[in-house]
Order: sequence, then C-alpha cells, then structure tokens
Amino acid sequence: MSWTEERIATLKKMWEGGSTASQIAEELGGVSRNAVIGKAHRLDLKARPSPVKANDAKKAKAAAKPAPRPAPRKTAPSVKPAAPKPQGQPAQPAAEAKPAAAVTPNSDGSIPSQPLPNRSPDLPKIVSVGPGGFLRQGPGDQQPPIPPAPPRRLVPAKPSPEIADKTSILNLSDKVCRWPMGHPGEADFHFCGVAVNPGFPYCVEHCGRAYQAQLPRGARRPPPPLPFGGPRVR
DNA sequence: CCCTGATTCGC
DNA sequence: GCGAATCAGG
Repeated sequence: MSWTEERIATLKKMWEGGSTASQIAEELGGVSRNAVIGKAHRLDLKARPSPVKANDAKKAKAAAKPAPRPAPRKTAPSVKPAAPKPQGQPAQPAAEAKPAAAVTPNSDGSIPSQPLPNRSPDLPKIVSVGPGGFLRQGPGDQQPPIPPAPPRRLVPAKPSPEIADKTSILNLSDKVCRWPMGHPGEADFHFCGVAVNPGFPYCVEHCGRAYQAQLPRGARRPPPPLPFGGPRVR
C-alpha cells in the first residue's frame, strides 16, 4: 500500500481527531499501526498524549537513570557501544514555563480581544471513520452546526425531501423490512420499509439476501453485496 | 498480559 | 520515505 493523497488525508483527519494509530491503521487497511505512527511523524503530525512521553515531571528519575540508548534493532545484535557519550543536552533549565495561552495585556493595559475560543480549546475531538469512509463526528466537533436562532416555538422537524417518503430509523417496526439502504450517515440513508416476511425482520426479497441456503461445495453462487458495503476487503 | 505513542534504522 | 522492531508508560 502506498500513501496516496486520500489515505494521507484520512490519516491526518483521524490523527488530529484523536483516533488511535491502531484505529487509523485498521480504517486505512493494508498498513500497520507502526506505519501509521511513522507516517504521522513524517508528516509532523505528532504531539499527542503519549503514554511514554507524557511524563516530564519525573525528570529526577529520568536524570538519575543513565538510560543509554540501547540501539534497538533486530539486525544489530552487535555489542552495544561501550562508552555511550552523554549526548543529552544539560537539561535546559532555561525552559521556563511559557506563558502559553495566557492572556497578556497590551502595553496600555487593556486586554487584547480574544478570538472566541473554538468552544472546547484542546479537548481531543472524537472522530471516527465509518465503514463507508464517512466521518462520524462527535458532539462539539464541526465548526458551526449551531442552530442560528432560538425558534419561538418548536415545530416537528420535517424530514428532508430526500427521505421524505422513505423509511427512516424512526419508522422501523416489526411490520416493515429493516434492511438498510445506503450508508449510515448519508443523507438518504433509510431502510427498505416494505412489509416483512412474517416472522423475519426483512421482506421476502431481503430475507433471500440475509438468509442464504447452504449449498453444496461447487454449487455456490457468488455472495450478493452486503449492506453497508460489507466488511472491508483487505 | 493488553493497550498506547515514540524512536531507531535497515531497507 | 517506509515501517518492523523495539522501548516504555498506562
């Protein structure tokens, strides 16, 4: 697998969205978790809570421990450097705490106008990518899904014309076929909705899709496409 | 053990 | 540039 534009875009989106490298790797397919991390770093995407690096306060412990880099490499079983030179810089004490995002008054003493914080400043966004490749976004994600103005009274939302006469998840019952049509998250995602094959959750047609008779070897027909595009082929 | 990200370094 | 191997913390 190569890192195409799209794959890189997905990687970025998910990485910045807070997905773990494993999740990203699984979503992309064909790559390992390591590959994802390696790529992310090459893209300068790093800086995410790392279990192994988060700690900085235990500097005393770290400093106390010589911890010479043992050059991990399978193809390098050679002897370790007998005299690891102190490659570490003398721990800059000058790294004083940055004022960081602290509000600094202007010279005239006024408070500089602060651009409205994008709601949760540094909270990790929850972003996952569904089977169809669409992005699931968590609450508080996305820029302005905010209702513009408070309506004076609440009116039952009309279904979008797209799915006006289609079976939404709200219309599901024991009586109608619950075979999904399209992909979840898409505007026109809906369910089959025709009368069920009695005793089954699907109509007769979709029962035929859902329940396949086990045929003798060699007599099997190629399986029909599964809902949601089926499991990913890797 | 499992998970995580970081890092190194042969390819 | 890529990613397996490895490290190290939770």
